[in-house]
Parts: sequence; structure tokens; C-alpha cells
Amino acid sequence: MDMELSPRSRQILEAIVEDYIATAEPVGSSAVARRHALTLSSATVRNVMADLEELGLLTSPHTSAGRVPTEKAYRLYVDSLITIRQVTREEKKQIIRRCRQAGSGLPDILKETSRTLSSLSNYMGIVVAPSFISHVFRHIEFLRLGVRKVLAILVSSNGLVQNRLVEISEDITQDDLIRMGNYLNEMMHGLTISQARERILAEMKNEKVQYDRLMSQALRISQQAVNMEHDEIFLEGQARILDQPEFSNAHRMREIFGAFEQKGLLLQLLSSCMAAEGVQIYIGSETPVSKTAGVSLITSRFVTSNNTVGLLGVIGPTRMGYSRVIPIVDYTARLVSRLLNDT
Amino acid sequence: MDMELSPRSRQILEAIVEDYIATAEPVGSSAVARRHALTLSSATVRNVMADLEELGLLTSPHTSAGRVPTEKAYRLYVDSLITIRQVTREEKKQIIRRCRQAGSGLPDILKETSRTLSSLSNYMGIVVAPSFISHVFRHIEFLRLGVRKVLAILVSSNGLVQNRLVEISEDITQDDLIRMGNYLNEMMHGLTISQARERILAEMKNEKVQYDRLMSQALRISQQAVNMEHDEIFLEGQARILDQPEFSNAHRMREIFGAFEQKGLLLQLLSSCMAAEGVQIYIGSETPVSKTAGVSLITSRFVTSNNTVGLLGVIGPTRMGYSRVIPIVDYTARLVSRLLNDT
DNA sequence: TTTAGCACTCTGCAACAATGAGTGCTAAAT
DNA sequence: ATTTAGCACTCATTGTTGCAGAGTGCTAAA
Repeated sequence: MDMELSPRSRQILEAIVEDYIATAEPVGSSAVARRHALTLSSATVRNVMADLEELGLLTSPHTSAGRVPTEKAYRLYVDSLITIRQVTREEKKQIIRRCRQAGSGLPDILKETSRTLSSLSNYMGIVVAPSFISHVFRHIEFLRLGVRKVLAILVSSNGLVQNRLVEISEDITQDDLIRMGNYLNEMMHGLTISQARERILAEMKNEKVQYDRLMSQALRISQQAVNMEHDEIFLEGQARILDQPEFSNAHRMREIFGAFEQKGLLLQLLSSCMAAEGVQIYIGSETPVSKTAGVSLITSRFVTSNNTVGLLGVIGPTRMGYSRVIPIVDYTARLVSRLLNDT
Repeated sequence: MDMELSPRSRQILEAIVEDYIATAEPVGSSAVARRHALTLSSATVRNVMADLEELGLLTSPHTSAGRVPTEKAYRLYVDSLITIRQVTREEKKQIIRRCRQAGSGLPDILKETSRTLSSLSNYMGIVVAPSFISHVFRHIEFLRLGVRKVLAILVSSNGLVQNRLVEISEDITQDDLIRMGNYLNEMMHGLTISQARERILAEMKNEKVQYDRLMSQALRISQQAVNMEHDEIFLEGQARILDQPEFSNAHRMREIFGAFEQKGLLLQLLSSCMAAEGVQIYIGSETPVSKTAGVSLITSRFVTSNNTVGLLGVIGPTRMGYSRVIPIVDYTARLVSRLLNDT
């Protein structure tokens, strides 16, 4: 998108974007001239604005309204115009306090992080737990709950626990289950969950094992346990998007909420955000979340002690307070990473 | 609310309520006369309606609109006017299918149940998991995750798993943790979680134990594990309430969503619904959910194999399709109970 | 007791004018 | 060559008015 905008044009564009972010109303030439203490008349600003519209950076809802930034303008804004605020002392304090005292256990921390993101940004907070699949296997355990009902508990080395009720074809005693557990724990020691999964499949083909009834049972059960999906995704502050005037229209809201309801879909889409490091910003139609509505997404990865990555961020309207939210997301990601690493 | 309404008045009230439920529009005298094939003129209906208004069963938004049922009318309606539909073959099939194949594990089943309730009723589905506290203790286990970090895993006899990361004051080896586990498992065998909790507290005062460093550690850790809150509450189909015309107003919606967001609060309020057996119906201000908005709640308990109870139901506008939803809730509760009991 | 008839009340809608914010263009000023 | 003042023009918004329609309440007849 090259375009060599004059410094003045950029300054004016910045003013417009910020004004619009603040007010959610189309902004007119005189407002810019006045508010921004540029020593320029509204007429001059008008000329510049016409140029900017030409370039596809502004649109007007109708002839006699002010102008509104396009997605392209937001893009330009966050890429090169924005002056990013620092995280205030207050915010830092709050983030630290809330993430720290969130209780223990990864899920608790992540949930509280999501809450915190939401309440600091005043938009919606989102946290995607590090994919279980890439965690390092720690421990597996079987419990006989009833006739032919076995509970499999799978623990990863950073404390995520997954459990699954497995129905088996013939009953097994608890003693046998313990033996099975020992066997599997040894076999999968030090592997990641996905490696473990492959290992199990490989092992099932092993002739020697096939004739050992107990062992083949063990493999079959653990295969189910290891296969479990795990879509830990924490979405907090959904109600806040109702505060945004652009979503007061029931229809658009319905759209957004509908999209969020299938977390599965969301998860899939979000995984694409995990690719890059640092703060990622997706504006409007760039967002993987929902093609339709004017939603923006600011995310950053965080890493756990064993190099698995999770995602955290904020979802809000395109007209989002980027300069305020970006540093918050950035800081929170760093903090969470640190928190999860000093074991 | 006594009141000896004539059969005709009741019939008319029923017609009005049902009309209003169907259309969400104030219903007028002629509509009632026409639609309901009563051999009555609109004038007669008008007289009756005036009486009903007198009794506080109807209100009119303004002079020349039709009339709208009050909460009192809904109450009367569900108590004595309603003719409850049967659950259709189709619905039954769907409920059974979805709850059955929901995958295994209590949480999965409950979540899917909530989804099913939502999609069948077209309102919001809610399921509150049986209180962990009253479950029978099954197994406790400790895993050393890092220096002074221990993961406690607590399993109840019907397969709910709770885990908690506990930070301890001095490091313990995995071997010692296993020994602790054995000790505790024996001690709490057959108790409910809440009994177990008391037992632990009692044991901590035991002199002999106090001098055994390991055992007192064990008790301290397990106390934390047993204390964990567990607010499993599954709320599905929130977006559906956006479809209701009475909530198209952004403000009211914000109210409702706000209320749902603190599940803690919700849980507390809902626990009061657990008291009684059978289908419970709360209309408007009777609901424990949210005093303000016109929301109704239909719930029923379900029981697990060890007599712990959970709650399940539907949240919708006061103007809810009671005759359709009530049997669905009833049937689902029975089915889930049966499903959880044939172990 | 029921109903027909009628006056009355109120909303909703459409047409219309007035308002005013904001633009685009032109011509003067710098 | 810019910048700016001035002015005509556009168009959403607001308020007015008038009218049609839905619904009521009351009265008097069936």
C-alpha cells in the first residue's frame, strides 16, 4: 500500500482515526481543525480529507456527514501513525495482582487472565490454552468406576489434567488397571502427548503385545484417553460488546454471538494467529474470527515452561482503542509467560 | 390468589396468554373472539377482559392497544389453565441421541444436555452439575510437578475429577507423595467429599499425627484439594435470547448478559431451585436469576447414582412457550437421571 | 346477559418543512 | 502555489400535522 502521504495528511488521518475511536461518530473537517490545534482552517482539512477518501482511507456514510476511517486506514494507523501508550502503573499492578492470586492450576490462571484482559480493555478477553497435544506426557492413571467403566486420567507436565470415561468390552480389576498404568507410564515417559499417541498406535501393531490380552486392552484404553480433544478457550466479558454503539443493532450482535458460541470453530480459526511471535493485530475482515462484522482482534502468544504456546488477547470493534489495548495485551502475554516459566 | 374465575374467563385468559406467547404483540378483544372460535362477540370478550384487568391479570400498554398478560396471569396459566403438550417422538429421539452419544464423562454429557435443551426449546439451556461436595470420595492422588509444586487430583465415585495445584512449604519426593496418597485414600474411603473434609480437619488436631511431619503435610495438602470450589455450570445458547423481540433493546440485554456472566452468583441463586422435586417454574420476578428483566426459568432436578442432585432447565422470556418447554425439561431430567444411574 | 353501535383515544405512518452539520467548489488572499 | 473565506448544495435528523386503523368503554337495544 506504499503511498507517500505528506506528514500533514498523516497527522490529519491520525486525528480522524483517534477522534472516531473516541466518539464513534463520523468526524467532520472543522472538528479536526479545532480539536487538533493544527493551525489549519477547516477548508484545508477538507481538501486533505477529499484526497484521503480518494485513496480509500476514508468514507462518508452520506454526503453531509463527516468521514469514517476504513479498515485500510486503521491498518495504516496501527502500522505507522499510532503512538502507543505505556501500560500504566495501575494497570500493571492490576494485571500482576489478578494473575498471581488467581489460584493455582493453569486453567484458573488462564481464566482470570481472560477476565483481566476484558476488564482492563473494556472489550472481550480471550485466552487459548496451550495445545495439550504438544505438552509433555507426565502421568496416566486408570480408575475402575464400575463394571466395564474405567476413568482415564492424563496429566501433562505443566499440570493440565484431562480425564475421560472409557467403556470397555470386558471388565478389568483395579489391580490390572494399576499394572496397565505402570506399563504405560514407563512406555510414554518423556514423550509429548502427540508422540505418545503415535507410540501407542505403533505398539498396537506389535505382535508380542497383540497376544497379551491385558496389554492390548491397556493400549486401546489409553488410545482413547490420548485422543481426547481439549479445546480450552476462555472467553470473558462477552457482555461488554453490548456497550459498543456499533453493535447495538440486534442483528449484528446475534451474528457475533453466534460465531462465538461454537468454540470449536473459533479455536480452529485462532490457531492461525499462533504462527507469529509478538503482538498480532487483525482488523475487520482480516480477523479469522468472523468475516462479517466489524471486529478487530489483538493477540499475542505466551509460552509455557516446556515451550508450548498459548494465545491471549482482546476482541473488540474495529473502532478499538488500539493505543491502549496493544500494550496491555503485550504486557499481559509477557507476564503470563514469566509466571508460567518460573517453576 | 384464590379468585373464582368463571370457566369462560379462564378460557379467555388462556387464549390471551397463548396468543401473546405466540405473537409477542398485545392481543385485542376481536382477535380473541375470532381466533378462538368462541361463539362470543368481541364486545363480550371486552367486558371479560376489563374484569381480568381489574384482577391484575392483564395490563394494556396504552388505551388503544390490546392487552398483555401480567406475571400473575402467567402464574395462573401454568398452574391451572395450561394443557401440556406431550414430548414428540422427534424430540425424544433427539434428546436421547444427543445425550447418549455425547461422549463419556459427566461434564461432556451435561454440556451436551445443555446444548440440547437450548436447541429444542429455542431458549437458553442451563445445567448445574451435581454438587461435588456431596459426591462420594473415590480416590486422591498427588503428583510432584516441580520444586514444592504438587498437583492434587481428586476423583469422585461418579467420575468427576477435580485437580488443583498446591504450593507447599518444603519439597517432597514423589515416593513420599505416593505414601501420603495411600494413607489418605484409606482414611477417606467411602466418605462423601464433605465428610472427608471434616475428617481431615479432625485428623489435623490429632496429636500423634501432628508430630509426623509427612502426615501433617499430607493433611494440609489434601485439605486444600478438598476445599476447592467447583462451579460447573453449563450455559448454552445465550445467543438465542437475542432472537426474542422483547430483548432487542440493547439495555435490557446488557442487563441479562451481565447477570449471567458471574456464574458464581448464578450458581448460588440456582441452588435454591434444587430444594424441590419435579419441574419447577419461576416466572418473572419469581426467578432467582435476575430480579429485573422479564425472564422465566423452568428447571428440574436430576439425580446421579449416589443420590447427589443436579439441576437442569431452560431460561427464556416470561413469554415462554411453557406448554412446549415444560415437558421437554421434564423428560430430559428423567432421561439424564436414568442415564447416570444405570452404571 | 349478550351484542350492536358509536364516540373516543391512542399509536403508527406518511408527508412535509425547518434545521443544521458538513461537503465541494470557486475566487480571493497570502 | 497554497491556503482560506464564502457560498451553494446535500442530506440525515427532528418536529409538525394529519390521517387511518386498532382497540377500548359505554349505552342502548336484542
